[in-house]
Amino acid sequence: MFQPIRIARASNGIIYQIKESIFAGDLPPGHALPSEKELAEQFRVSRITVRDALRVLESQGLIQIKVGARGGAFVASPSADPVSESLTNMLRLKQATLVDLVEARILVEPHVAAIAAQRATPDDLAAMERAIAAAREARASGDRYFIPNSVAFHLALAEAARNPVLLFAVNSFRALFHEALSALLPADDMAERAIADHQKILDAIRARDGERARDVMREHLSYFSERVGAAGTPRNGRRRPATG
Amino acid sequence: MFQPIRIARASNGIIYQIKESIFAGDLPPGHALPSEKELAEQFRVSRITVRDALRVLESQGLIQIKVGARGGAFVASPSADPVSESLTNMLRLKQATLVDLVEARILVEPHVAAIAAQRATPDDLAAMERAIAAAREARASGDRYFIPNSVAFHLALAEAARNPVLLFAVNSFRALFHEALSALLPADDMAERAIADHQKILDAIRARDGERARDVMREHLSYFSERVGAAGTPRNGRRRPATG
DNA sequence: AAACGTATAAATATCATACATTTCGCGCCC
DNA sequence: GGGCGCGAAATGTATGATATTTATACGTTT
Repeated sequence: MFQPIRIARASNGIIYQIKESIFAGDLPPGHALPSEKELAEQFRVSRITVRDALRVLESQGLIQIKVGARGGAFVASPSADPVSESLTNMLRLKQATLVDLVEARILVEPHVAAIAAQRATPDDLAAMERAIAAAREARASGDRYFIPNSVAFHLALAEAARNPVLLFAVNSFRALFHEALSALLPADDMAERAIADHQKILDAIRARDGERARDVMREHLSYFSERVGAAGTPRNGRRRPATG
Repeated sequence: MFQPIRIARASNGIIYQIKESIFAGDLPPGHALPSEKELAEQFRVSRITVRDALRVLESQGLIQIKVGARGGAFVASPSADPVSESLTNMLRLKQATLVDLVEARILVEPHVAAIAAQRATPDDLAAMERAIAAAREARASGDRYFIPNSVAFHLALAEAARNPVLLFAVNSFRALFHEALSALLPADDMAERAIADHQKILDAIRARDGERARDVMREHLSYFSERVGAAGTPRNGRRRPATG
């Protein structure tokens, strides 16, 4: 019937106001906020309260705080890192498995590849080409740790879809996925297969063949999820019991 | 070659230790942490430093802080909300458009519906049923603002897919989408159509017909994106120029 | 006996002040 | 002209105090 009277913390109001200024564009990325002392004066609160607010904004990736002279709080550029970290936390708490992650990727990334085939600009194609070339070179010089190269390709591809929402989602998933995988050193044939797959996907995108790009990507992800042992058949009844 | 010596904030160490305790299961959800004073003594730092750490943990959704006697920090139950908020923030920073959001939703949610058809538990079905019933009731009582009811259904459906990663993604997209839409008061026929669509989707899920659920969901989203004017054909060349 | 009010205690929220540390920039000195 | 040191500016941390919130126990009233 009635709504509870919520007496928020003072820092919440500060967080809200700063957020609104950022989202409204009054504070573009890179722009400096006033110093803690000045903020405290403007908001008519103590430095402590201001700092509480800044800490929260920082942990949400909205600002970056630098110490020292000419330091202070600066509006951050959009980055998937804090999101990925929060996501990592949640998934660890929920005991989400690699299977969940792989399932999400198999669901999203093939379609992203298909969209990229329709929209990729010459710059995008060049970026993907560079990623593949770098992977080849690294492999030729004996670097068996090919994951960073693989990441570069997948990111370039997500860029090519020209949709920031999808880019961000793909980014977040990938960061988490590779963190989980960083322990494993891949077999040599996996690197070779990865490079070959990436090349095939790029070829399909160049040919503007969305369906082929999608199918190859799906194959690609399925193969690696099996090799990694996550589960080739993610819908096989290994689910956790419903918790309500 | 060499790694930089990082002199982190003291609060970072506290955050790390508490996180590890939570993830290790030493601190299950609902468990209370020591008071700020006790934590300050244990970590040999001031209360300020402890509070910085607690603020960050709270904003990441790992703990919940209650004031008053018997108050303090309690380990939170896993929730996608804070994570979704982070992603929503980033998308706002990136100035994602409605078109981008609609595209992402049309890409993800139909497949989520298909998965839900395979995995929905009786509880999940009941939750979706409740959401639809609530929407019907609200509409019968003259409440034309049906968006919250629609949200409830879509969330229940995402829950039914039993994949926390997908739940998180759907959650984040929807939050931003509805924020962008909150200005528009929907037409009456839209509410009716939405309820009917939801019912159809639920029927398909009950029948364990994933393909039908997927198709109806896709239709559902397409219809509303057109009505809302976001763009029925998201790939129509209105894209922003490549930024490199 | 149940309901209401009050006192008390425990915890967080906030304030004020001081000191420590980091970092940039200026200027001196060689 | 370049290295060096000093100082200013900003955040990081500490200390102590006060304000506010909230649960609990206890007493009073009806």
